[in-house]
Amino acid sequence: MTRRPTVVEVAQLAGVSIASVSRVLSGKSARRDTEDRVRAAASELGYVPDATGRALKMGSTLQVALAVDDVGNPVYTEMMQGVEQGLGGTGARLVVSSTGHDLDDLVAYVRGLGRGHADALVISPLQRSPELVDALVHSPVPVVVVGDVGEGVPVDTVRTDSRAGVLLAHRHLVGTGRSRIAFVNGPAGTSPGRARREGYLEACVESGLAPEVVEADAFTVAAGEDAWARVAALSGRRRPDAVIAGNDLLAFGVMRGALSAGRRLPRQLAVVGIDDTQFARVFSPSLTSVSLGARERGRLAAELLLDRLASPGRDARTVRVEPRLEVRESSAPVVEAVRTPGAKRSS
Amino acid sequence: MTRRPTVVEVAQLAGVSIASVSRVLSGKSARRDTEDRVRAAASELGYVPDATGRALKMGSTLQVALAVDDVGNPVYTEMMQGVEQGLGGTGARLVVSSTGHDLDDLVAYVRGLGRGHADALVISPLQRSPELVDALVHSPVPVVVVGDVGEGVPVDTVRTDSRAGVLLAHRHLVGTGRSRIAFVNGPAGTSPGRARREGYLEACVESGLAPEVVEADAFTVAAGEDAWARVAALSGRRRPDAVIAGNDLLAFGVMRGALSAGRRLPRQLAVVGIDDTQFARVFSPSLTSVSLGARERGRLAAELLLDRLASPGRDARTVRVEPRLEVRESSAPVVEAVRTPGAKRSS
DNA sequence: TTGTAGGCGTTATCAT
DNA sequence: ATGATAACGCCTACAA
Repeated sequence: MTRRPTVVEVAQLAGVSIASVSRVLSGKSARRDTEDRVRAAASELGYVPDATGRALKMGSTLQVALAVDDVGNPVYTEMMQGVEQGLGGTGARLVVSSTGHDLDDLVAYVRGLGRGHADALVISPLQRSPELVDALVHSPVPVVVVGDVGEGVPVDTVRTDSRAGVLLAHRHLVGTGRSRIAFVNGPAGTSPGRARREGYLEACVESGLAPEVVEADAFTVAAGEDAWARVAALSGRRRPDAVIAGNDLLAFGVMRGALSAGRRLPRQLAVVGIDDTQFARVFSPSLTSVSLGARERGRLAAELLLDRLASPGRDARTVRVEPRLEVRESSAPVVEAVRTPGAKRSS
Repeated sequence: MTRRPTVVEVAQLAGVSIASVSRVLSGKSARRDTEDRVRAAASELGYVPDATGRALKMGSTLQVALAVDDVGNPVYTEMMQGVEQGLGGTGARLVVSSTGHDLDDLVAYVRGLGRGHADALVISPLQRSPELVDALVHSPVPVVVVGDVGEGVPVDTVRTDSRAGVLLAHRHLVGTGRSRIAFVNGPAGTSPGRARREGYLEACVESGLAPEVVEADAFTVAAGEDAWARVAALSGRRRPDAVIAGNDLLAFGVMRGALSAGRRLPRQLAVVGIDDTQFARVFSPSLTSVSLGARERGRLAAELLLDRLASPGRDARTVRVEPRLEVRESSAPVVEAVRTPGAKRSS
């Protein structure tokens, strides 16, 4: 809680001008003698250049803003770690906003970014509106969108294909003997919600299975648990023997609900999540999940950003991360029970 | 990516002086006419005051730095949410640093905070050194420590009593019939590691049970899984029938390891975690855990901070959050199966 | 090599 | 009520 010294005081103590102080401290050449005295004075006073003054002069804050929907979702902390990693040694600080679900707030946030507290923005919006897209395109600072901002919008983007991700999951389940595969989607009003729904419906057509979609009202564990109740209530002769969930949190909720209801996992019910968050492998049974490379997308976003800052004029670019299915215990193949000799038996 | 307008341009367009612009926009009284023209000009140009310019003038950045060990640990994202909540409507932004384990880096970070990119610092260090304490005490900005910074150090602090937390856990396990309770601690070189170890040893004295400590080399799931192997290798006639873990991540690792090894949870092994992170209730079996009120501690830290900013001169203050045991499935009581009337048998 | 001086965008003081 | 101007702390032409 001590007041901080400025260049002026360092200069006085060293007996030189403030220009010399600044020069020495930013590594420009100076006479040996001056350099020594400046360094001595600076370290005696504990001088550290003020970030604000420098930012004002240089027009850059050394800060990157990161806006995600919900920091409580591990997929976003993983993305955040990716961004940090991608920013690497640039010394940039990360200003994190958990923007929540309100689209207007998000737009206001992006506009307010004009306030210049960050040199750039990495944003991963769950929803988009024309206003948001407009705000992103006209942002005063470079923007990288992780997610879906629409085709042809001139903004750097890191995309993945969660539609294809759901296809992977569905094929895997069909291939391992599941025949009634329900889909617990997140809110259909979100971009991932729409894309994943599409993938599911496409997979149903491909496989000839009847689509059964339950829509959760958020991408959370609680919403997943709630959705499970509706899956369990689906009518029909046979119960659903598999669930694809819109993300890992929903999948955890479904598993929790199913286990509480006495279902055997994975024997009676297979579950597949999306995002492959760090807890997927830890859960019991461990959760088969479609990795969308959150950490890698974060890293790529940071790289795109650094590249953009280096060449502001270049055209917008889109990089893609392919979904990858991580098979674990929660989707173990159906084993056929033996009745007659020659067949296999379930344990 | 458009350049941002400044007060000067707004003033020109409105036909007034920059002083009037600033006045109107900060809500001071002005002639109706001037006010209208300024507002019109500002909104036409899409003017938003520059955060850096304002920060330089006002000497405050409207930013709060948050330094935690590992954002990948849900306990810290919960703390972060608490800080956000406690900051409430102040409009302060959160600059997050995942400082990692290196103590020197942490000290450098606190010193570097002198660079003035934040008005205050909330820090939750895993370890402390004299250098760190010194840096915190002499920090140029107000500091709130969430955790243990030592007695009598003049820094605002939010504490909890994880020693007592472990006692709660141990008594609970003893009370529900467990008789060989091992402790999987995090690194003993950390403050929580030391405090929790102490609590465990104290509980062993209290209960008369022999202490058995396995030290994991980090507070992570992987380290917990690894530690499980060492618990399983403990010699003795009976196996350990309970494990207290240094935090939830370690507990998850232990559960994972134990389940993979074929142990029945909670029948053959009870597990209790610490932190009560959001996934504790989701895991299967759900994890009994000692809540240390991470979110509340974050909120309290923010409040302490706001209070300190309001009255910089006041004495350092310490607020406490009491640990609370959340009993769940992973520590279900030992059930005694009946063989012969009156006799007991463990199942 | 060094010092002087101007300006980044803002707010606030002090005249008017 | 309003306008001119100084100042916040820094960097960097430009001049010496």
